[in-house]
Amino acid sequence: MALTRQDIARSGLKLLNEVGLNGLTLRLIAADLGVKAPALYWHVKNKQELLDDMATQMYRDSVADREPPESAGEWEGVAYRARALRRMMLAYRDGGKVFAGTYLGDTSLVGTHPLRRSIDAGLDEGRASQATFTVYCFVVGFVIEEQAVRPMPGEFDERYAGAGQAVLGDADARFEDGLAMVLSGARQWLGTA
Amino acid sequence: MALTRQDIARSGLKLLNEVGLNGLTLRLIAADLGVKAPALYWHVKNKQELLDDMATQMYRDSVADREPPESAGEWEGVAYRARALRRMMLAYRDGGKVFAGTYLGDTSLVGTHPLRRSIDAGLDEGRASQATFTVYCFVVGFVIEEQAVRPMPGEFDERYAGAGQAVLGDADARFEDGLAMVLSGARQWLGTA
DNA sequence: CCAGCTCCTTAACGTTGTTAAATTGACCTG
DNA sequence: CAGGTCAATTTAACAACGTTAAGGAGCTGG
Repeated sequence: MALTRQDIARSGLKLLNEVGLNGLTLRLIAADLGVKAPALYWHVKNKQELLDDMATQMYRDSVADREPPESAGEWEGVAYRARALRRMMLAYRDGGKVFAGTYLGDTSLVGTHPLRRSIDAGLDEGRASQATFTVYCFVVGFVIEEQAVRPMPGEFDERYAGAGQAVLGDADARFEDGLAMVLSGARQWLGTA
Repeated sequence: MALTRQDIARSGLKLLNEVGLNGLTLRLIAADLGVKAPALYWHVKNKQELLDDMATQMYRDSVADREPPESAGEWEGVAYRARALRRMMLAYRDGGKVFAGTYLGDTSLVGTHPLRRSIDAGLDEGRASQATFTVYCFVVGFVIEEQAVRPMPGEFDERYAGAGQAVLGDADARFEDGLAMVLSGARQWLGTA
């Protein structure tokens, strides 16, 4: 059976955890798929496009995990999605760097706006988007920094040994605190139009 | 006169603007310094260390620009530094990606805590650091996303042509709004210990 | 049976990060 | 002033990388 772009992206994501972003080569992915490297160029324009596909795939795979429970309020939903976004990136070595700033191919994946109900009730959509985008920026920045210190759960970049508690302390707790700050700030900002 | 690590880092930063992170090679930097590529290995362990040096140098060069005016209050100072951090990264193509998550060699560059006065007056230092770290994460995440869309002032990645206003609108204004949210959230979080 | 298309291989190219070994030049010592 | 030491660089080379060109296998439809 012929290869698909999704096969390639998934193989790339699998290998990412084994060899890291620097060690990820087209030859390695091809070998994993039982194929020679130039075969990939039939499906993909170049390596950058493959990395974009990986980011898209990573996002697609986490779509179920990202959906907040029906019962949750809108802002609980935003927090829920932020945590899911972090989990998604943490699931892969260098996941933050791969996902951050790469173009998301399938825009239909974005789904409905987390603050849809409020928007329908009169909240300015542009402002609502700015608020959620701010949350998104925090999550991305946090995870990139998190993975610089701990590339994978259990590993540790020794150069950060002398760093402060604000970078070495329990990451989950620190994320929750930061998220709480950003959410309350965003909420307040949307209130004071 | 013999080369120094700073010479190499500065040359790397200069060339970064001309060729971008992907085009930045050791041979190019060496040529710019009037030297052959292996000479760099006398001063630097490998390319990653060079990139870390570049991030450190970038930070060092912006230290003057980062200092808030005497008259500013503490939180104005935090905002001031956040803007300076963004300017610093925007000054270089791919500046966000270079700076984010690279190890800062010279830790003496960090300077005194922006909330020093409040800490001396009784504010918990750990919490204060968490608050400023959250601001830092937002800035890094924002700039990475910003540079993905606009690699350099005036340029534009056409793939984002269909994106919403929350990613295409005036970046300075959007940054100010996001920063306002994060700052007010952080401030409030520090209040409600 | 052949034409055409899809998907992959073989072969090769220039470039990259990196290493080993030889070479230069400056400075100190006897 | 000869000789040695050490820092800084060169020359030469390597394996590996992303990428391209050309060709071949295996379907499919006429």
